Amino acid sequence: MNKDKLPKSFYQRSSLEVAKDLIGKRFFFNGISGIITETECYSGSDDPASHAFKGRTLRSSIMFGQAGISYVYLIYGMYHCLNIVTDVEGTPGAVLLRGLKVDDLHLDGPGKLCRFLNITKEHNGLDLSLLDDFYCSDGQALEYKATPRIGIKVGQDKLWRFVSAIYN
DNA sequence: ACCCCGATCGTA
DNA sequence: ACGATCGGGGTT
Repeated sequence: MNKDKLPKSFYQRSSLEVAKDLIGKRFFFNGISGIITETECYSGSDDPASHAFKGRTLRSSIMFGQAGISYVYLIYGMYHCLNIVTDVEGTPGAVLLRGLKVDDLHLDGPGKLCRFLNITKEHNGLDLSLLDDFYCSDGQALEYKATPRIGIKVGQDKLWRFVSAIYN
């Protein structure tokens, strides 16, 4: 049990704030941990790149739900992406974990991150504010820069990708 | 029942 | 810069 585990209230804010604040935090999964070095935020009807842009669908409804819940989906038929749901219930939002520094290894990319940690769709819908082997904890405040998000064709005007300065 | 394409990655 | 890859979300 870790007393530094980030509480539900941490995630219960706008995805923009949470995405920035997660840089430098420590992420734990299945006995492995690392420093979060890169995130992206996704919101709702104001964000055409978001899965929640068109409203609730079977897949996106999780983004409208409780903060602190994992949202894992498959992309390009072969890679998984891990997000953490943000904002209050009814307001869609999520933060994509794109980079993690595990010891000397830098996992740069959401697919690589999930592949290394063996995170799959089985880990969708889990509560990071409750579990003891799937959560974030306090870390160090890190400098970061904001850039457009990667791999999207819309919403490129928004600088919603956050990359730590020293690890990238 | 099926079509289409993607919040990627690795190699060139 | 670009092609491989294919599961499954969204719609019929």
